[in-house]
Amino acid sequence: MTIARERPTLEAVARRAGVSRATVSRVVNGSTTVAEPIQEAVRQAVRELGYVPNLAARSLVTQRTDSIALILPESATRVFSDDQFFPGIVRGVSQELEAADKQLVLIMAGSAASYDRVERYTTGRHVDGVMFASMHGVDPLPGTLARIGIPVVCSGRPMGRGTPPVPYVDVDSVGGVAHAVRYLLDAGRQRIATIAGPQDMVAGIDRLAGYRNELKGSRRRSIVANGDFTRESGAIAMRQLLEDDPSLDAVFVASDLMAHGALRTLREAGRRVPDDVAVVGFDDVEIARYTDPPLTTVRQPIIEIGREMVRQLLRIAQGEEVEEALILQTELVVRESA
Amino acid sequence: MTIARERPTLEAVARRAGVSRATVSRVVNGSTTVAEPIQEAVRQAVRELGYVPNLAARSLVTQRTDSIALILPESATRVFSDDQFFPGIVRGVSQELEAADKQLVLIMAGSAASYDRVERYTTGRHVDGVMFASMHGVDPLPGTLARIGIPVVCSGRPMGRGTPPVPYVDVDSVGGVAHAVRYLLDAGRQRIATIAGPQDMVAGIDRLAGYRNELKGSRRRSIVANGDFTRESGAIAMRQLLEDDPSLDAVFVASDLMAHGALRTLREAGRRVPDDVAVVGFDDVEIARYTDPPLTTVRQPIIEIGREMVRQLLRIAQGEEVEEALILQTELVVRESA
DNA sequence: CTGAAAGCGCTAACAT
DNA sequence: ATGTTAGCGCTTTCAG
Repeated sequence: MTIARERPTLEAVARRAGVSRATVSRVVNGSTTVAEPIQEAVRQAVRELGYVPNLAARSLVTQRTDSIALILPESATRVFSDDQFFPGIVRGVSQELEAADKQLVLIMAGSAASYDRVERYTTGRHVDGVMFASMHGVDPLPGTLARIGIPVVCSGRPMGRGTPPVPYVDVDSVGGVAHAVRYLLDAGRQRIATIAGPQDMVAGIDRLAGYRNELKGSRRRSIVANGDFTRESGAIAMRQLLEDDPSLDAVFVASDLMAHGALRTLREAGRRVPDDVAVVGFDDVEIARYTDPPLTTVRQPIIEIGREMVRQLLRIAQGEEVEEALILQTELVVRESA
Repeated sequence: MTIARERPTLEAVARRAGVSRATVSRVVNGSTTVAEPIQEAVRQAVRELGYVPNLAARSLVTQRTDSIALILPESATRVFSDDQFFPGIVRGVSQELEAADKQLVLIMAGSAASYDRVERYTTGRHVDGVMFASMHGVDPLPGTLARIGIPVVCSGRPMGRGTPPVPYVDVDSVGGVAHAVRYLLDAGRQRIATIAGPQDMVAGIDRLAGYRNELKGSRRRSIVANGDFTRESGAIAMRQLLEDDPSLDAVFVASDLMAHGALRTLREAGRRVPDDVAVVGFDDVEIARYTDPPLTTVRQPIIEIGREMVRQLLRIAQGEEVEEALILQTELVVRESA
C-alpha cells in the first residue's frame, strides 16, 4: 500500500538542493536570513522529495512539542454523557489553545491501566503541558509532573497538599452554595435538604461544605443524600430524602443534572415544585432552562475555567510565577420563585 | 515552583548505578537478561534521581510512539452535541485501543487553522497511526499520510479516489436505506419524502442515493429536503417538505436526530405519526427509543465501526495488507407500525 | 549569509 | 550478562 518506506530526511533535502542541512533547517523553520534563490531551491527539493520534518527529532533538541494535553480521568462513556461539564471545559480549552496555535490532545482515562499509560505519556514529555479536569480522590500525577518540571494546571483544587503545590483554577463553590441556601432560607423554607455530589471529588465536597456551613447559622438540621452527579443518581437520592424526611420543603442539589433527576422523583411523589418543595441546582447548564419548572441554579463559568487553565499553563510554560489558586465567581440565577 | 530544571538522563542513572547506559536501558525496558542485583541497583538509582525516560529520544530510534490519533474534523461544540455518533466512535476506539495498550489522543479540528496544525502533528509522526471520522468533502490529509507511510483508516468511504487508496470502515448505507424505503412502500405509502444529510459527507450522499435508488423502481417521484444531521435542521427540513408536498404520507430521515426534529414539526403541523405520516430514521441512537412515537430506524453498529477502525489500523501498522473497504451490515429496527 | 560540527537522550547491534 | 559504539533526524552555536 505504501511505497514510501524511506522517509526523506533533512540530509536528503540538503543534498538535493546542494546546500547544507543547516540551511534547509533554516528554510523549513522560516528563518529570514537565507537568500531568496536558495530558499526557493530548498523548497523545491522539499516538494520533490515530499519531505516532512520528524517532530521527535526536533523536539529532542528544542525540548518542545507545541502540544498540550487535557486529561479527563473518566471513561469515554462518562465524558460523552449529557453532563455538560466536559464539553464546557473542552470548548474553553480549545478556544484558548487555538489562539496560541498549540495542538490540544484530549486524553480520557477511566481505568487504572489507562491511567498508567497516561502517566507514561505525560511524564515522557510527549506534550509541553498538562491540564487535569474532573479529578477523583488524591491523585499523585499532577504533583509528579510538576516535580519533574512539566507545567500543570488543574481544574478544581487538588485533594491532598503536595510539594510543590499544583496551580489550579476553581470556582467559589462555597460562596455560591451559600447564596443558594440563603435564598431558600429567605423564602421561609424550614427543612432544607441537599443532594451532595461524590465525596471523592472536590466539587462534591465543597458544595456539601457550603450547604452545611450556611445551614449551621440557621439552627436547622442538615438532611443529606449522596449522588454522583448523574441524573439517575439524583432521582434515587431524592427518593431517599423523601423517605428520611417526608416534610422537607426545599432541596439544594449539587448539580443541575442531579436536580433534573430529583424533579422527576418529586413529580412521581406528587410534590409540586416549587409550591411544596423548592429545588435549587448548581452549574447552570442548558438543561436548567428546559426543566419543568425551569431551575433556579448557581451559575458556574465552565468555559471560563477552561480558558483560564490554558492561560495559567502558558504563563507557567514561559517561566512566569503564578498564584496557586485562581478562583472564579459564581452567581445565583433565579428562575422559579421559591 | 520547579527545581528540577535538569532532568536526569540515562547517562546519569548509569553513572550513579555504576553500569553502562545500555544496561540501564535494558532494565527500564524490562529486559530479563540483566542480573537481579544489578537490576535492583539500577532501579534504586532511577528512584533516587527521579528518572523518567524521554519519549522523544526513544521514538527517534524506535520509530514508535505507542499512541494513535483519532481526528474529528469538527468543532468541540459539535463533537459534544447530542449527536451520539461521536461518543459511539470514541467508545469503540477506546475499547479496542485499550486492549492493545496504545494511548488514544483525540483531536478535534473545526477550523482551517486547526486543521493545518493537525496536519503538522500527524505527518510529523507524533503518533503511530491516524483514524478519521466524520470527514467533510474531499480531504487530502488521509492520502498524504498514507503516502508518507503512516497507517491510516477512515470511517466512511473517503470522497475522491486517491493514490494510494485509503482503507476505510463503513456501513452498507445504501442497503440499509433500501430496506427502510421498501418498508414504507410495503406499507402502502404513496408519497415518500426524504430529509437528506449534508451532501459534503459520504454518509449524507449515500443515504440519499439509497433513497433515490429504491424509489426509482416504484415510479414514485422523490421529494427531498436537506439537513445537516442536527435536530434543528430536521425540524426545518420537515417544514420545507410539508410546504413542497402537503400530501406526503411518509418520510425517510437520514439520521435519528433529524428525525426527532421532524417529529416535532409534524406534531406542530397537526399530523399524526404514523397514521398520517410514517417516519423512519437512521442510526438507531438511544433517542430513537424515547421519541413519541418510538422511531423505526436503520441500525448502524457505530461502536463496531470504531473497533474495526482500530483493528484495521493495527494490521496495517504490522505490515499486513488489508482490504480497502470493510463494510458492516445495517438492520431495520421496526418500532412503530407504518 | 552559509556550512561544519557538536550534540539532544535513547536503543540496538555487535563485541566481549 | 554487560559494555562499546554507532547512529535516529534535527537544531544551533560558532566559524568563515
